[in-house]
Amino acid sequence: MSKQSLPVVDVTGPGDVDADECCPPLTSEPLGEERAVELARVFKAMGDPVRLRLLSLIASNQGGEACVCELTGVFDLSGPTISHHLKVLREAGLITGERRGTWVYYRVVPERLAQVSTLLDLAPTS
Amino acid sequence: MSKQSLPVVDVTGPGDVDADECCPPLTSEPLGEERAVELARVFKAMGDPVRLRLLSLIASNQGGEACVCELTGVFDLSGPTISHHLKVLREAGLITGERRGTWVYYRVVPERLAQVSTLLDLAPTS
DNA sequence: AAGCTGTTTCGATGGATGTCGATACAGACG
DNA sequence: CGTCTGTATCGACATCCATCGAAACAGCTT
Repeated sequence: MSKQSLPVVDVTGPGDVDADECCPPLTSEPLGEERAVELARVFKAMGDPVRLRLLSLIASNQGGEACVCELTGVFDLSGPTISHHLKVLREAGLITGERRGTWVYYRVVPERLAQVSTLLDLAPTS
Repeated sequence: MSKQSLPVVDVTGPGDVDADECCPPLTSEPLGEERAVELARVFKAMGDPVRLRLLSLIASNQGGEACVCELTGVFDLSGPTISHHLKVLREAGLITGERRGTWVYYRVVPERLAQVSTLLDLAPTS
């Protein structure tokens, strides 16, 4: 622990899913097949208790980011399993990770969360 | 097609998941294990392209409801498969179905959608 | 360089899931 | 009552997925 500014390397893959796409609410019009496939990947990523908790741990943590080392201890799961879940969240575009020195930090992608939230918005006063 | 008012029978099961539960945003505090399991079931239900499209077809349809007979034709899938997907959505508390005479109509549960949307809300100005 | 810690990748495996055809159930209509 | 249509359940099967241990990779420290 002597260095002050550590090299920052983006460890995030290409991010299989784009985060900035138009996303009208479900109530406005039927979802096209292609978009349904993309969105389903995001929901599927959130469709696991461990991943949901990981997401909330990262989102609610101080500074909006969390080190992997802070996450592994919370669960009764092996390191590789946690890493796998983080990868799924990453590939869904829900989080990004960067390595700072020894540790890897993850943070949520607000645009992605907002996109999904918008999708679920209901008609003004149904 | 001679009857005017048909008997209305709720065909919806117990609805394994309650819809009216407190649901602070992911960013506010870490999700407990139990609640994560419940919420994961909802996201998992939405984590399939066919189910997402079914949800949007129902939500965006005239009157906020759709007959199963209107849904089966949209997909290149067998009747039992569509029925299965509707059951998953139902058990996740996302839709309810009722039989009116010969046909079964499904409609979305707005509270459930709102609950999930709230969960994804971000801090005021992160 | 050698060793140590944190993180990811790789293969394997048991269990969950999407799909189907066959069958059963519900209501309408002769 | 029998039959027809719409919908749900059942059983089977192929595929996907969560999990693990082992091994590889990254970077620090001596």
